Amino acid sequence: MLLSTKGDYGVRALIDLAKHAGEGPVQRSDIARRRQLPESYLDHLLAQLRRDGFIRSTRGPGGGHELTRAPAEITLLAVLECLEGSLAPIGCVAEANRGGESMCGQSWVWQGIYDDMRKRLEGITIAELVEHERAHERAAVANYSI
Amino acid sequence: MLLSTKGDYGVRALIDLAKHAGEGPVQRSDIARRRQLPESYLDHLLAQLRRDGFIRSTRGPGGGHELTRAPAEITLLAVLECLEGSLAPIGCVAEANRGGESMCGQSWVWQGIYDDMRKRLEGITIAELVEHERAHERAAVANYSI
DNA sequence: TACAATGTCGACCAGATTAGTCGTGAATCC
DNA sequence: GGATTCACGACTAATCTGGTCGACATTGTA
Ligand code: FES
Ligand code: FES
Repeated sequence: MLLSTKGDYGVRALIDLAKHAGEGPVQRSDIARRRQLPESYLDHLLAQLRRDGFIRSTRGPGGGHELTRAPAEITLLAVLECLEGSLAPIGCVAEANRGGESMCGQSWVWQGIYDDMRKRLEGITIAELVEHERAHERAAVANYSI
Repeated sequence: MLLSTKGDYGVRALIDLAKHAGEGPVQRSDIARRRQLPESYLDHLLAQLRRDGFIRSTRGPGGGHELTRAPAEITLLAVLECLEGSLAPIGCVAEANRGGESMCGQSWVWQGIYDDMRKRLEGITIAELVEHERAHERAAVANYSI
């Protein structure tokens, strides 16, 4: 498994923040409830996202979390690398891409797959995921109203 | 990390067997030495490869392991799925592809990446990896002789 | 037939990772 | 001062990884 729940949960959280952008800070408990995440685990993910500058948090009553950038400027690649570390499919590729050297004769295969994946993920933003979700909601409503 | 050492080691072992195909059974100890693998760990991988019909083994003096098919008919995808199980980048995709259903709104991203990767891996055979390795060896020799 | 070579199988193990929980404390607002 | 909310680190149970080891089965050869 390339991704743990961290990446998935973290992206879900950012989508939630993006959907409520401009409405002031969003609370951990609301994100957790709406996105079905364990709240105290989400805490760790938000901490990491904050450290890497994706969100800003405020304490006290009425506090919560907000995006620091426009959703369209947050790529899935950036989020996932923040939460998961390297997305390299195998150890040697991860090391190679930060200066290492030793690989066996198959590593070109994995390097290719890695490059493809990064390119894909770099082309998808949180804004697009929000739009995707909205479209899905509209479709569900339309279906129900018929 | 999508792949553990199992996949990498197993592919290395099959490359070794392919390189010595037609010369009778190849012994575990020889594979381990040539490919720099821990012999007793390699044992497990060979067992799995045997169970899935990639190799046949014979005991006793002069025994060892051999491929059951031509190297050009063994895809990297098949080998890796034998040794690693599903290569799905995230759990929900693995379940979806064997009949499950529940996914969150991002799973289409991972499904796409998964499909790409499988297609790539299906197009690479052990024979090609052997050829790749031979080309590399020739290049090294040429470089040395200059 | 005895023995050596070889594969087969399962038990066992230490360390890392995953997916959390919990408690204490700090900031903020009222 | 008290309520609310985030911040941070300690702790944990379960699982996975990357092995090792020992007992045993099979086969070729002297
Ligand atoms: S060591 Fe990286 S592919 Fe083999
Ligand atoms: S649950 Fe599979 S991508 Fe979110």
